[in-house]
Amino acid sequence: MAATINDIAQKAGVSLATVSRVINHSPHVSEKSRKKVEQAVHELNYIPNAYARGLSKNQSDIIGVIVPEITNPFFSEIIKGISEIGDKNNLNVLFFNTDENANKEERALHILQEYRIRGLIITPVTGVNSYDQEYVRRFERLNIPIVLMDRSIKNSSLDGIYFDDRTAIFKITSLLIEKGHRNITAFIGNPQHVVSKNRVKGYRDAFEAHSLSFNPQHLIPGEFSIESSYQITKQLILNHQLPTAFLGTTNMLSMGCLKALYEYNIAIPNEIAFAGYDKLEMYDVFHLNLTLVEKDAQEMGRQAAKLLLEKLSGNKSSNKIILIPELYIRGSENYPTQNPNLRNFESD
Amino acid sequence: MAATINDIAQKAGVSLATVSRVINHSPHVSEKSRKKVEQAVHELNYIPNAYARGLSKNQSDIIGVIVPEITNPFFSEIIKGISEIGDKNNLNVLFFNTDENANKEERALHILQEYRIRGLIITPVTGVNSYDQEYVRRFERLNIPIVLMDRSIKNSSLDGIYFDDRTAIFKITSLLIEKGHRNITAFIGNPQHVVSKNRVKGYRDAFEAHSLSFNPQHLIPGEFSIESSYQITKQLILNHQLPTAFLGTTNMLSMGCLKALYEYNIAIPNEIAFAGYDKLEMYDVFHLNLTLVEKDAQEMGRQAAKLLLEKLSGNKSSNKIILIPELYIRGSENYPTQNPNLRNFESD
DNA sequence: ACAAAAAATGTAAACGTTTACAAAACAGAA
DNA sequence: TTCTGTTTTGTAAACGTTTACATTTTTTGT
Repeated sequence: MAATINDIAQKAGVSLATVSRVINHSPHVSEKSRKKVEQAVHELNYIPNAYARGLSKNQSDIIGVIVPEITNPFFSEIIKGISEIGDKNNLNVLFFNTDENANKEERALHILQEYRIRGLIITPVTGVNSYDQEYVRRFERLNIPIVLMDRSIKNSSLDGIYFDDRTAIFKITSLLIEKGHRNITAFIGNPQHVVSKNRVKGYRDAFEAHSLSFNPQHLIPGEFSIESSYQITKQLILNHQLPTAFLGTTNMLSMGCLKALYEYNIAIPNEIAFAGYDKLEMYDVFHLNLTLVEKDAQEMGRQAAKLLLEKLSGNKSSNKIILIPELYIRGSENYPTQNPNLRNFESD
Repeated sequence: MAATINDIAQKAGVSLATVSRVINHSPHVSEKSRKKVEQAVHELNYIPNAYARGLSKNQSDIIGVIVPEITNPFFSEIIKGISEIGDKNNLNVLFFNTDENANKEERALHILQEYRIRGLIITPVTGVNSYDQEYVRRFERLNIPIVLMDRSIKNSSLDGIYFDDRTAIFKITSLLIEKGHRNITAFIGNPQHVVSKNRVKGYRDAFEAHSLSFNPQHLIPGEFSIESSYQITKQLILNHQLPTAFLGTTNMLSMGCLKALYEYNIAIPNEIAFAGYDKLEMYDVFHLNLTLVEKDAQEMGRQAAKLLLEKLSGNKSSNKIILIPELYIRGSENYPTQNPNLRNFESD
């Protein structure tokens, strides 16, 4: 159906090779031939076949992008950043959403290998037991560069780009401590999960740096979901066990906590302090003036793609880029003037 | 470098064809051969080459997905839905973000044609002048099904999936009218844009259905952005020209309006009524109890993918799926008890 | 044990490019 | 005109699969 290079050659009265040269902008082709070929290409609506080209050149122009949850704004921003740089460099994105499911991830990786991808950008489904991600070695053996995003993999010396989660949480916890808070209840999701580790470290380090002992009970485990931190916060409210400050270490965890606080009309910072890691558009819309450590996800995407490009152009050295999220102090960290624990909440 | 089907054949002591049969789960191959081949595949880490396969079968397993703005939650939800169905049906997603830029769209389409995609799911950059989208005919000629999402194209009989925007706005405008509102100021973005047309129609129809004349001045044009409706709302506040009800016809426009209202602490619905089209997670988090017509974007993605699958399996009839968004009445539509226009706002 | 039928296997061409190499055309110098 | 060097063009093999067809092997029935 679709026209091939042969049809063009025939129509233009030249050989296959000449057509190929014109298409690939080879300098060594006469003006006359070029014109004839371009004319034929136009008339027959010729568009080269990526499969034939890929096979012939033994090279793909696809990069794989795998994220756990595209509906999380953090990741959709990242995708946008990657997409932007990919576009500019003629690399196309084959996209997969894993839903935090290791099987889906494995399937995605398999497909990407079929496509002999140039490189991979991935936020792995690093679960609890960080089980041996053997695909890493598989790709290494095939000389396909991998750029890890936001989650590292156990004892791997892979290229990757991360936010300095420890420092982020250290900064914000320190601020809270300095503002007088001692019970800083932090939602940390699954403490065995890579996402959690550095954050917990930052929290502990902050207490240590201020010569304070820290109470492990103030680190609240749970799932990395709105629902999880929502329910926990709700329980704390109903049990009159509110701290002076809440700390949300991911945007999902922050949202759940805020949801409960708003449900019971507990004012920030009048009745309770709140600080969080990562920003959301909605904070701005509602003028919440939350004190946050903010990360620029789109920039992370761009830099991840650029790092991959560097690997593709031969840079062998292993790179880890650490982005430092910035602390924005907006007032929500102030010590509360009232104690909501004294209020009478209806139990459901 | 990577093992080929030849290597497997040699190692297993069978022919190419047999290896191919095993890989493709053809029934006509002996248990003995199957075992040998599987063993060899495993030992050599063989993974078939998608380019060779695609060329040989003259068929791709890629679908193109083009959206204007992935960071808009509406679209990231859609992508998730498409991805889910694609995964289940062994179709892979080559993804493009156009940034509402027609050139980027054109480039994306070209690349997708190179990949001889099975089908296309697209929310086109239908700009103001809805200039002739010739790629539609190009794809039709090539027999590649297109599924349009959320934005139709002028006089095309393409398959597509849409929300019934007219009915959505009709419903919600009617509700506001019935609640006593007469000045319902609606943000409509660019009135020349496809996105706007049906919404405006719904608004007018609602007034007409209630035998009321409608005031075109209450339809506020602007860009489809937070900033646009934010600035406009702010001006109305400062000029003491607030209506009794605001209507946000897209989530961006709603956010901008809400942002201004929150900035000046104008309470909903005590001081002003608000209703919107499309929901956001944040509304729930903050218990805004907004009266909304809600669309399920993820479902739209799933159905778009399913529609495409149907076309791929030969259904020739042209399908337009219209999803009816549901109205949720939560109180924000009530007639205000105070008039914020009487308050004294500081001018900036 | 043999023929016939069924099942398994193998051979080779095809898919649409790129590219190494060979050949031809052209230009300039003698 | 002829030679040389340069530029342009063409030929054919290669990339790794699938698949139609031919061939071989196995099974079944007598």
